[in-house]
Amino acid sequence: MQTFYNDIQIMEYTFSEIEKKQQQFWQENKIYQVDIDHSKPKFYVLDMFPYPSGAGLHVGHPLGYIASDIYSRFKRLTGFNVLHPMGFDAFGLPAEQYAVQTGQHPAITTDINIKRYKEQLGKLGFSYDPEREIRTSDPDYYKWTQWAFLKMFLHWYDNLSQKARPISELIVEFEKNGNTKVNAACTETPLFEAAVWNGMEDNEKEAVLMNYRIAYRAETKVNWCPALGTVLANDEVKDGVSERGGHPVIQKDMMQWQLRVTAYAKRLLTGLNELDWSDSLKEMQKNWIGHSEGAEVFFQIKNSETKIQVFTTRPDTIFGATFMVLAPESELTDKITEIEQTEEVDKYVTRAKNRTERERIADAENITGVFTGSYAINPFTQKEIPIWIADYVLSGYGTGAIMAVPAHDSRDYAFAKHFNIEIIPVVEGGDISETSYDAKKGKMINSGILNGLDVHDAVLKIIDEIETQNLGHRKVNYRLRDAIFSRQRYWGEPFPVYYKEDTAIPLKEEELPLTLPEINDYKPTETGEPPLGRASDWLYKNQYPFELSTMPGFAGSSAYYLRFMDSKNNQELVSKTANNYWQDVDLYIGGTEHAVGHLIYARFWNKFLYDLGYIVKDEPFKKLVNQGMIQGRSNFVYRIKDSSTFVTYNKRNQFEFSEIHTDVNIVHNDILDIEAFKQWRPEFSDAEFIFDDDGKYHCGYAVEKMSKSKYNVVNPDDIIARYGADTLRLYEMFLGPIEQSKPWDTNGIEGVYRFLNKFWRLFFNENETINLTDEKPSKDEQKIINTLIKKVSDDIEKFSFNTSVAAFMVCANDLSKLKCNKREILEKFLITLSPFAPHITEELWQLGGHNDSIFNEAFPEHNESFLIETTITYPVAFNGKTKFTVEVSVDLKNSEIEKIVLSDERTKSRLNGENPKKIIVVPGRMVNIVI
RNA sequence: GCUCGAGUGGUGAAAUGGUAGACACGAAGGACUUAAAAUCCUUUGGGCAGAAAUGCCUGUGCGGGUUCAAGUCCCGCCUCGAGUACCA
Repeated sequence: MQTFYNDIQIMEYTFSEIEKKQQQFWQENKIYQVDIDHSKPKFYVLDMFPYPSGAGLHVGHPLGYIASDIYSRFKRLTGFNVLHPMGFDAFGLPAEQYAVQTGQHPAITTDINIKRYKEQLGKLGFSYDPEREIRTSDPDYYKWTQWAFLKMFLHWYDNLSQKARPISELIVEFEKNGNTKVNAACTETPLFEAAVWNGMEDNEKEAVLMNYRIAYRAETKVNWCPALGTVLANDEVKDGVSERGGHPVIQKDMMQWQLRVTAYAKRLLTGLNELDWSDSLKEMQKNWIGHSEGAEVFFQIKNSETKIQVFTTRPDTIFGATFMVLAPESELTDKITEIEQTEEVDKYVTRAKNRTERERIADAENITGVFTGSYAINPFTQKEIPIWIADYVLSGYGTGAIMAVPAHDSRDYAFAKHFNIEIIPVVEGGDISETSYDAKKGKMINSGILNGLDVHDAVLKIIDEIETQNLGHRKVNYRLRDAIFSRQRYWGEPFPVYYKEDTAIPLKEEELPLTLPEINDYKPTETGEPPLGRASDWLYKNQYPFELSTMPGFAGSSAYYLRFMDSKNNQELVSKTANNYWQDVDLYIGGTEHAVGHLIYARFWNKFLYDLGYIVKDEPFKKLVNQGMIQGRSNFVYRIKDSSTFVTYNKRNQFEFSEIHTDVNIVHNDILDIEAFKQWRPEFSDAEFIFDDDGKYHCGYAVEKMSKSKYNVVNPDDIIARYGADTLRLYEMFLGPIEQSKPWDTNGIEGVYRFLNKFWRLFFNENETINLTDEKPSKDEQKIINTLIKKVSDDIEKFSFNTSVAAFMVCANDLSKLKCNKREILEKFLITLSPFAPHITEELWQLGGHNDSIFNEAFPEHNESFLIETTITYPVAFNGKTKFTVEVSVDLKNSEIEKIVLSDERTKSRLNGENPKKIIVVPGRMVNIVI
């Protein structure tokens, strides 16, 4: 007996040893290092790089990373030269908030967090090229963020050529023709002749040029977050509070750096057409850009030279315009308010200006407004119509003034009803006694020259009329705003800009990077300046002050995909050679939360660099996949009121109880681990329990956000320690379609773990030694493996990873039933599985006698000849309901199949001697008999 | 309000208009074991009939429609999720 154990060489699936060993093997042999290789087609797979938070990764974070890793490995095995890098979006608010609280330098915390992230990611066995890692907070990296900013500062956008051009060319034009012939994307600038330009002082010229620069500085209404002490971009504000931290945000006028993203609105919109992105994502971008076509029309004010310019998408309804509304912030307010109305108007305007965005939203149902006492002349009806001020008109959109057509706009309708203003219908088809008729359908009435026309034709005709009468012009408006680019913070890229008097002077390219100075406290200064105000030496040549704000979070993430192509280059952002080879991102994976922020800015940034000829692609991300969110699955225990007794889920209603979150890591299949629970928290150490009839304590559950406070966070490290990374990778994919959000439930993981163990055993015999034979595989074995290869290749291309995992399981089950140990079959299986489970497959590949990595092999191609069937099983349905099946030879004609089915006893008993009305035979599919 | 998704067993889910529930989890029963773990086998949408083999009915959020045939296509609703919100 004593020799029993010694004789057997136990070859268990020891995942932790295997994974450690193979990760080391890959690292030592630089398996994932990639370089330009013109003999192979390129493929660029990118994940949205993470912000390394202090909490580390939870099990939801790697979902997208696993998918992209599988795809990368698959592409590599099918002959592509795959670029698959990873880096860190390392500037950001949380590290700075922490610094404010603790005095710890954000660089230190960021370093610690990155280290932890790398450790966690490393355990998952991703195929990132370690040489290409970047961090946005590294001066060697942010040098190029500053460089791009300088380029934007030194360019303007020419609407005629739809392209960014150097400011120097604009100056030449100004010297020749003033700005009269320039059609630029710019801040509103009065027209001037060349002589005026040439007569200007330098600082006056600078002020004019600022209106044209793509990166420019201007006074603007900003979202100011007092709690964070900084401004935020529109997409960083949700429901009037900051997206990070949930602090209130107010509107405030401030001098800010901005990026003229709106110049690119049209191209950002049309560019979407060529992208392989989900419809919903494109829709979000379209809505955010907000293209609307219409006309700008001037309305003359009665007894005045002043005109009001409005933007409307419904110029066809102009005959129904019975009043006008200005935004409270409008500059015309003072000009047109009649004396007797001044007091009331002032009161209203002051109140509106003092209200926060949030109050305005909350108060949306309350209709408010004030009459100015003035009247405008409707240019088509010649009627006098009152001019009102109301906060339902926004100063930031269109011209900040509207012509109100109450019959055909619901907001105008509500306003007119409330203030008793005339409502004239001009489109037939709706009942306007209760609500307005907003639809763009029907015939025009009460509309002079438009009467009888269809809405669509009326729009075209009236715009022509407006233009010939010189009342206005056709116009396309966008909702998109320029991006505010300053943050009153320390932990971001410094602006490569200093000030002489009030004029901003850019650094020279050779002077980059401008690195962050050290400061001793990260709070704003006593005088309310940003933290950089504390740096005493923050002066250019010890003389001119540098900019005190830094760049926002999206700066560093706007061109990182380009940097990965050539991350070590200290001469250029990316070399021509590298960019020509890698071109663009073929597959980009990340969450929808970046749909309108990062993905708009990155596309803008890319288009700008494209205009300047630094890169070859107009769009950065060819295909984009949004992975779903992994939600938490919380567990509850039920404590009986005023006691330390906990009652099981089913019996809780017999008592008065309170529901308490319990740690999901001490619950298995909703059954509480009593001992672990007692130890979990001291106050539960003497807990007592009322069990269910099976003697167990059953917990309740709910799907919620994964968060610490709900005790439903699952750490990938724990899962890897227990089951291994390959199991985790497979399980995350097995959970369901990649785009779908789903709750994390560790319970199902046993299934894939069992599969990997079964897979492992396929390679060993009863004596636990590796056992592969070179015998010729049987037809059945060939069929099994070729079915798998076909299915998995198709599924990976469709991003249907969950069904691939199911196919692997079916294959392993089938092959173990046949006790297959043919090398030819099992090695194909290994390669097919390797993108999903890289460690176990690499290990078995080596145990099978190979020295080179499995990832230098080729993905097997399926052989159709093994999949051809000789018989087909036809379901036979009666009136569409399947009743039984018949197996027939594959080469039978329809009429022969029909004959076989009709002569079947089971058919006869159903027909009762009557003739069927119709028989449908779908070749290869099914038979349907209509009776 | 508008826009876009999604509703299928106890659970995660699968299904080019052609046998609904593949593959798993869980559960129940069994084999192996002194026992356990591991492994293997059987059953598992619901209902009805039968000793059983089996048979029948019903079933993909609800109501209609198209079709020989609908989870899948069309129309109308309901519910949930995401985005957006005085955008003229």
